[in-house]
Amino acid sequence: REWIILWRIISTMETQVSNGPTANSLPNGPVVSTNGSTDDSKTNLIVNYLPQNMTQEEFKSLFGSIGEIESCKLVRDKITGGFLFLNFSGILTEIKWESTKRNPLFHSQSLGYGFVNYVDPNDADKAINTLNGLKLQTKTIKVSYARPSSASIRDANLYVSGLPKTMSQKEMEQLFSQYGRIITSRILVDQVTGISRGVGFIRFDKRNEAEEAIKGLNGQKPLGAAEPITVKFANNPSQKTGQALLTQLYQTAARRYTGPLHHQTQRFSSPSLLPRFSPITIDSMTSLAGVNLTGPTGAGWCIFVYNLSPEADESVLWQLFGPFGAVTNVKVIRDFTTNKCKGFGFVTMTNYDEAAMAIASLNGYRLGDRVLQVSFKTSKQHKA
DNA sequence: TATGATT
Repeated sequence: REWIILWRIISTMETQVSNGPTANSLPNGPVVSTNGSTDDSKTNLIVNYLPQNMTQEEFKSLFGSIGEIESCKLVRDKITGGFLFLNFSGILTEIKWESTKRNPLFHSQSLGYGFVNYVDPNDADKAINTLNGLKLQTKTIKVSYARPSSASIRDANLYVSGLPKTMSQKEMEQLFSQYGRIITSRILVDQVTGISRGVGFIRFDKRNEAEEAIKGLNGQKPLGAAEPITVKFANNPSQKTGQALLTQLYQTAARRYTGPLHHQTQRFSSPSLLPRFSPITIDSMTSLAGVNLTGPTGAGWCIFVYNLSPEADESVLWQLFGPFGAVTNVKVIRDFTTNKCKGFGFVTMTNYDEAAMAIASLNGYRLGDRVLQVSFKTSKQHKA
């Protein structure tokens, strides 16, 4: 057997509902009017840009200060129970998920938004006037009426890449607004320079509007742009894959165990002597219980790895680079349609000397029948 | 197949 099961993960990652009888119903408790129909449109609010660490209790307390709440919920990611897999060398390689239960290993993360349904429409109005724009830590919260829940507004979020770096959010909205009503938009920027990464998101009011925008804009060049843009449906952030969770687990462990890791890690100049070591061992795993998973930190040295096989996955990068020190992120670049590796990937390491050692050791390393080329990532260059 | 990017 190649794999052994290390831990049975038991988890519950349901959306929390603080009160009301509607814990397992729609996002918001229905208000039954005198004629028997439900209409939340004047009482039900959506709150966006909440601080990551805000709890359900704090959320309820803040909005409860305005008036009586019929129900409220902070939306969190849904993680089901599953298994962690280690191979015999002690490397965590896979997480598989199954049905839901309690989870001592992962805390589900707030998705940064929630719903509040007031008893009195006047309180909903007051909450918008009082709390919209409120600054909480680094966030400025947005409070607005929630659109009625329906299938037609689901999956209307688009991921856009290849945007000209000069394009503003407003210009992007102008480009997309011909296809429907835009609910939200965003352009991602480099954390250090503040320059656009050429990647953005557009949420339409309706799914069919988003579909039309894909048909009309995917592969098209915006006016004056040199390159065509890619437009596709965005991933749903609440549906984490096992690989994404594995990545998060490694990142959590790498950050938490940076100290001990340095002592445990041996450095080998010869790739053939690579120890099978990863940040997560049985010992360190036991104290991972209850950690809050957070996203990648961004800082570090980015390494380009070329000549990976089409079957390569993230675990091979963890296994190759983990022995050299703190690895915060790995990424295998895959073809969108085939999901096969396009032959290259990226690894982010925290410390320069460890990254340099990894490059010196792994460049030219024979992996199966391929010889890897490993270097610091450079900006995109065309062949002379 | 030689430098991505998923709030």
